[in-house]
Amino acid sequence: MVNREEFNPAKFEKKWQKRWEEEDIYKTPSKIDPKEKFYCLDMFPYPSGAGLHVGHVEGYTATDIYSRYMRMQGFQVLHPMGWDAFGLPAENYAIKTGIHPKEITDKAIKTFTHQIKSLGLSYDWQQEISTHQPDYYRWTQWFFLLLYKMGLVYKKKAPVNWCPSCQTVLANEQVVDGKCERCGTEVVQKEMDQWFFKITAYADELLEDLKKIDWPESTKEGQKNWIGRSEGVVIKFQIPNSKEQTNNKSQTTNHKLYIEVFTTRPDTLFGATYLVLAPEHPLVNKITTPKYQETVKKYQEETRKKTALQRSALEKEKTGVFTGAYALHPVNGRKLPVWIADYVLMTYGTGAIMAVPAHDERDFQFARKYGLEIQPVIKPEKGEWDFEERAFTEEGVNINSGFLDGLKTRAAKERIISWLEKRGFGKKDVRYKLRDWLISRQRYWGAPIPVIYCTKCGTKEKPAIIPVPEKDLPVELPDDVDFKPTGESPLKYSKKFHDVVCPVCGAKGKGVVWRESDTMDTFVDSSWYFFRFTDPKNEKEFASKEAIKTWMPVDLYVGGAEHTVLHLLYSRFFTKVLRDAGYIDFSEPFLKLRHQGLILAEDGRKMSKRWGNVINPDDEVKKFGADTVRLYEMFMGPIKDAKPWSTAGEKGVYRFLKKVWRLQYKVREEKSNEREERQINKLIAYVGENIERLNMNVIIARFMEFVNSYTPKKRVPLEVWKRFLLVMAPFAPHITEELWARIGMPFSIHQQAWPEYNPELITNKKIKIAVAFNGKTRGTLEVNLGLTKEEVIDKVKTNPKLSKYYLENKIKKTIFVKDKIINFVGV
RNA sequence: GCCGCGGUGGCGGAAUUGGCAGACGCGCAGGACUUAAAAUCCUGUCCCGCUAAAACGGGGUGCGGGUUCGACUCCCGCCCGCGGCACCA
Repeated sequence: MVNREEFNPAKFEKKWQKRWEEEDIYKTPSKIDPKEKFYCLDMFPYPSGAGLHVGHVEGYTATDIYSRYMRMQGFQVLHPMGWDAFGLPAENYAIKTGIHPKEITDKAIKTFTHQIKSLGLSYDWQQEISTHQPDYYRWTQWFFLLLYKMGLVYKKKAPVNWCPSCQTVLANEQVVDGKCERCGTEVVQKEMDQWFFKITAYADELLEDLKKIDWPESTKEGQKNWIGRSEGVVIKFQIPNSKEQTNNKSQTTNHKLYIEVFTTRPDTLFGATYLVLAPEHPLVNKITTPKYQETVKKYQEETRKKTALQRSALEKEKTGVFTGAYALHPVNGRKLPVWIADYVLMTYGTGAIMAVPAHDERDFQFARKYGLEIQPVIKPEKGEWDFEERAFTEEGVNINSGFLDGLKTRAAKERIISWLEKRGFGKKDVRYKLRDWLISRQRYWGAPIPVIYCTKCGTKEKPAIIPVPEKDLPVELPDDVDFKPTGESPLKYSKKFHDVVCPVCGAKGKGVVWRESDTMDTFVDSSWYFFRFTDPKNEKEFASKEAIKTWMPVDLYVGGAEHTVLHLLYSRFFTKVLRDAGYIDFSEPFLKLRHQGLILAEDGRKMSKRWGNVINPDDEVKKFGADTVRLYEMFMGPIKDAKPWSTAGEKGVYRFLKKVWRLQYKVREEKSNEREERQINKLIAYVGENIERLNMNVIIARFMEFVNSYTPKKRVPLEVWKRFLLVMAPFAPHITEELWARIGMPFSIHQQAWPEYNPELITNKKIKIAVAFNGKTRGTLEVNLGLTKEEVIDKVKTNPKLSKYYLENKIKKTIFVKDKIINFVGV
């Protein structure tokens, strides 16, 4: 052979990337049959200043391989990329440096784009979107208006999570361990006027539909827990001799006052020895007796001051005070003392509980501390229980429970529920942990909430809330702002921004008409972006009905597991809203979801600037080329697992590509023999099957075996070589394109059909079957496929190695699994 | 505490879902080429015993039991690691 070249990816990777772009070979097909479509989506990244990291590369490579494979299979593929561009980091950086967030973000996007292109990923850049562009966020604002129209938006004064450092409120989902997800500052509770999306209206469906989708179990579980559905009963406890003071002082009504509690264990009702209200509960002030006014007030004060963290379970001691009031047990009429305690949360259930210290650990602790009665009413079905020691929280059999005595938990529940319902003391109910989604943020770098306040349409004290008319969208972010956080949105001080006319009455002027200055949580932006990708340039709609019908839902969605509850839940919510609004006729956006695991540093720790152990994909591409980086990240292990980087392992993959490169010089135009045909046919079948399962690591192992089988001396038949290049093309697009061109095949390998395989050729003609005696494998036999038991026994008898184990008269039983194993069982 | 996932050589990981455990890669050891190194190639590499080397025998998938002709795989009870939720009544 003449002029053997060394493998040097730098020599051809850029060249092909350029050609692919010029010839636009990954262009999204426009007119297609929805049955043959495939929408393959990555979670679009936040374009951070740090640039792309190896974790991104892992997910993107996997979807790239999948997309390329589906294209070769004849599917019409949508595989887009875009930017989740709004968010705090850019704004925080702006505060520090004075550089406008837009400038920072656009620069980061440029870097990301360049990096992604250098990896040879097959995105169609015509479909690119970015959430910070007015032509994107006008539709984010449109969604706000849509939800508003549907009655799914409201504004309310509410205790919110406030981050003193970021100077903004946070969604519950953004509070981690009582701290701000972003900066780690302890979050405090604050009463503020805020905007909410009514996601709780969909709680049941969000839970129910999890059954329909192919998602990792852990992620579904995460959503289930977050939604936190529990079935129980609301029970009324009457406050005797209570008189409710109404606002109207002259009138004193004398109707009965009740405390409503929610419980999932109504069967323990006879064990309720006291009631507890959340300190913020509206009834507290009404029922507290004069004698206890002061201590109750003081306790309420203290609670208000506590941070979320202090109030959480991490706080060891339970605290509370007595209100002086009593409530009547609905069945036996006993007077139960009513306490307040901050272990009861206003935000769950009814904000009040019946305490059953014998059967609830929290109540038990509290009762112990304050000397309240502990009355066991359930005993275990088997064995004893020391009720002095701790609460018995499992199901069992009722005792000390009047007409429930002797009943098992489930029966007791039914019995007491019908008893209570009949008498109007109780009602079955379902409660959720899920709360409405707080979407307003007092920050600049987000989509402005499209609302105008008008004092003429309303009053000075209560200005009317007027949604911005659709035709006036987008409400653009003004530039005349100061980024310093003040606790209010920087937009508040923009003159340009508030220069607005009331769309209803035409009034204007400072203090008369002004815009809402809060922006939306960036999770709003990302809750619908996958719709926009189907029709990114549409100026009339967020996406046309046809485009959505063509591409949605997403067939494969890949991204990090950290979005288990936030982004994934919100996106599902938006999809259901769109369905109810009549825009779409499906209710789940992502049919199949897979997560990529964390890529750890070489030292097994998380990659971090702090440790100086960060692997930058750019450097790796420079050293080894894009194909090596792609292939190595796929070879490391299962996509979903966390796994450490290994530069040595990466070199191994590079070595493999070198071998592939050298193999070109062994290619001959000769006919392949049967063995070679079987090998390549098997490979084709194996690769396709495992791409679909995202088992990229084992595929690469097979590629290696294939190459090794040819390396020392053997020549490669041209027809085998072609098919090998084709099946490897999705994994290593550059080298395969180069080698494809070198055998004179037309551009581009990535526009070829996936090679077919002959099902008859994907098994070996000869097969090894294991021969075992008493379950112990003693050897193998190479036999033709499909041999019968008798034939195999004959072979064993005559086999020099195996015959010595075969003592005919001792064999009791012979187990034979065709083409797999034969097992002789003796004494 | 609850829920989910996992535990296989020195390391990353394979095992057609109950049928030869350790594919492939890394690392390591020995050898070839070289003045030398790098690169490349070849051979070996789960542990123990017997071996000059094999052949051969025994053990082995976190631990202890069980089901089965046969268990990394299924069942029961533990231990450990990772992730999520966490006073949610």
